[in-house]
Amino acid sequence: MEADTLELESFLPYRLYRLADAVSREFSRVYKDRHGLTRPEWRTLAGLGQHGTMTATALGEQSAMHKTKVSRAVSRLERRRWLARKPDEKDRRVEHLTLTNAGLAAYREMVPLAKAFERELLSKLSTGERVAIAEGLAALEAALGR
Amino acid sequence: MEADTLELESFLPYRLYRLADAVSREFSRVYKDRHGLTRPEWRTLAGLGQHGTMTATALGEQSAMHKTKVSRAVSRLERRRWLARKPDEKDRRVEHLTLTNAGLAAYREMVPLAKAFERELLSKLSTGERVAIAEGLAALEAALGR
DNA sequence: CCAAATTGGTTTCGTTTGTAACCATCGAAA
DNA sequence: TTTCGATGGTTACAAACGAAACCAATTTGG
Repeated sequence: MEADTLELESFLPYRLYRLADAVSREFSRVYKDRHGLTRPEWRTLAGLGQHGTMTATALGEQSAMHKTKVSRAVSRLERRRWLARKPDEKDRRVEHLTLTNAGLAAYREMVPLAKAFERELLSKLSTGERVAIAEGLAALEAALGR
Repeated sequence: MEADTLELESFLPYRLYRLADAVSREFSRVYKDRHGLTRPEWRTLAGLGQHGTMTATALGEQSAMHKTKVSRAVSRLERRRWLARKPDEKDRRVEHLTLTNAGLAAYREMVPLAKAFERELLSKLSTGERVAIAEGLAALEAALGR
């Protein structure tokens, strides 16, 4: 533990990123291998599946995506006919996005897989460890939200 | 908490990624704003600063980077004269990488900033929360390592 | 020994990304 | 009203990325 050296393996930003990358990569099989979706597309699908109808801006806020990511994900899902846009009546800049039946079907198919993935990952932890990760993540999230 | 819906905000892969992204983005100021480094370049610097001399393969393993990322990061740091390559005597495929004085100077300048960043982030947590995140991350890392 | 498989590292190619500029629309203020 | 700043969303461009092909050197196994 020398003072002028940084131990990368225990450096929090690195550990977080590495972990997120590994988990995310593993989970991407669910949407990438099966349907050829990108992560932004999956998140868009997940946001709309969860909330029904959203604007692009709301999607970006909910799922922490840059507006260009949202824009591209939306147009690709639209081209695939998994979502449809409806112009807002009062404000013609805004579009309301909704999943089509096909999109909803895909979402419904993936939700159990996502839950199973999470469950299996957590099943490798003890109860105490599960509590720890939940508390730790929540604390970090709260710390960053300021 | 409906059965056929996934709550993205509490979905572990999403939370991890979002957190890692936010933290990493914030930390990138240290190497990006100051020196125009990319993350792979920073990690390469950090690996060599920590271990002295490494091969590209070892770098990739230590810092969880794809070999093409390592290759590109190394050549950019070399062009900047922050690191030098030395061919291996016995195996001519292998190159041993070391920081030059300039590279080492940059590393030494950034280490305290990195540590300060981490310290400040963790200072927003209670002692219990710090323990929790440490234990939780370690548990997840262990779970993935199998 | 020699062919085949493996390994260290680079390059090529198509895709994804972020930044910034952009277009259209809206709201507020003069 | 007209103007000006803010907002919703798209596009253009350059940089970064991953997969796969690649090259050269080395090891393995027959």
